[in-house]
Amino acid sequence: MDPNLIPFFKAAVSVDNVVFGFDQSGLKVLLIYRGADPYRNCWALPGDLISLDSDLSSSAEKVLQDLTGLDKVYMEQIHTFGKVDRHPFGRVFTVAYFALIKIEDYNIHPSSWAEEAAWFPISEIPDLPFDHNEILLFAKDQLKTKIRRQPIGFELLPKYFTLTELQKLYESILETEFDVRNFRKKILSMDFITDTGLKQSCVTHRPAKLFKYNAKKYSKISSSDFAFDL
Amino acid sequence: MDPNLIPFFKAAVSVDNVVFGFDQSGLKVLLIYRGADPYRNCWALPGDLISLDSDLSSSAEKVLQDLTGLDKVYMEQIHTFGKVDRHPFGRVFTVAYFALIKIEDYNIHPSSWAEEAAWFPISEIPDLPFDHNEILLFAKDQLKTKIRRQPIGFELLPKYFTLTELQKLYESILETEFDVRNFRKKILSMDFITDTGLKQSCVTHRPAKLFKYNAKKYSKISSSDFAFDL
DNA sequence: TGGTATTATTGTATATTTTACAATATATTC
DNA sequence: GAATATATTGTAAAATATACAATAATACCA
Repeated sequence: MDPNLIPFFKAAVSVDNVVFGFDQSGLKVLLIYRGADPYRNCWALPGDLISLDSDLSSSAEKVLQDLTGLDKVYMEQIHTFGKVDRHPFGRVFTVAYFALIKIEDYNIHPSSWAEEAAWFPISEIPDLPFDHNEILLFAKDQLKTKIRRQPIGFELLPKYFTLTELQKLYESILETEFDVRNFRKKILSMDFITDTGLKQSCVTHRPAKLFKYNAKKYSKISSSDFAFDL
Repeated sequence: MDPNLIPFFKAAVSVDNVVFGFDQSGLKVLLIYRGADPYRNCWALPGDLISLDSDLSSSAEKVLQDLTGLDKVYMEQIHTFGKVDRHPFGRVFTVAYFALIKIEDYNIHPSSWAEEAAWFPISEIPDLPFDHNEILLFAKDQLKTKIRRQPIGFELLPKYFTLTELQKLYESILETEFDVRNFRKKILSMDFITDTGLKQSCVTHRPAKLFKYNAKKYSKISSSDFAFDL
């Protein structure tokens, strides 16, 4: 393949990941402390330039893999950002992805381009370099839209979870509150979680039942039939 | 701005537009007959390589403007495609957009890269070069999702339209059929079309009332409140 | 062991929305 | 004015969403 067959202007292309996690304190985003110019020593979205021989989606997966050690993570492309001056060093298009990870599985593996990585509550994101704040907005919005239509919330929860945790998750993402009874009726009627028969332990109050996500049941349902309007 | 500040691999970036139109025979897509290699003399999506000084969205708009002469068209980014071998001449990322145009406004302006352009019914799209068939699938899917949540269908209709035309539009895009009475109740209850008091003329049967889209009313409603589930 | 603190769990009545279904109205043409 | 063609409209039943608070299960402590 002769790259010169395309005699036009070329640009660098990068991927940037918005990595969401969730714990009892709410929805969080994983940011890295940049160890390279530009914007060295700033908190930013984890991302990297794409190399010649990587597909787009593989590149996004690799960034996440390098950073978290996690594989087979739920990822989805959000949007591509291509303003002329979005990068101070030249023309760089960036393709943004969001990823949902189980925060308990995450182990810090700062990468070549990251000195450090940390979770930031979604409501306390600092000013980010490039157009990363805009990217984050897109990601939040897309997550909101998506979770109302598809059962992707489980990607953020441990294998076993309580209905209260699930409700808090939906409430954090959708930035609203639900009636406990109505939430449970709705989510149970959708028939993609199963009572494991297990219960919480080591809690100082009535232990909650533990549920698990039932992917098989869902896979029979067309995506347009699922909605979370409460 | 010194392009050499980014010493990494660079690639060409293009935009490809999926241009939708609608008339009484249904939903259509505008394809061009390629006048340049590769795939010269094939029907394909209209697109072009991005130049140094154009923002991403401006590039997509320019492709459409060159091709149709139309300005201020509803466009939305769909997805970016970046498989290593998607272009035979080298690494080319393409950012796909869809556009909704009023087919009656369209005038043929074949471009430097197009010898000819023509509307193809959505059900009769030929084999397309590159990954253009895949792009088209994404576009159809996104249009389907979008029209259920936002009143964008009007972008495909003339200023004045009948409820029957509107119903046919929704049916074409969603690939389903609605009950006449229920469709009308639903769409009228959403309160973004207005009866103009005018009627169809030159028809050989009872003339239908003409409606128009009422953008102002809609603009007060948050996008998540609108849904077209019938 | 019984009381307290804490969170989990559950049901029902009402309002709203969706669905299913067919007769009548208005124009043109002959 | 009869025939043809499409436009327009209502109602009852079913399903879904909403509003709302009392009881249950555990740990802890006195």
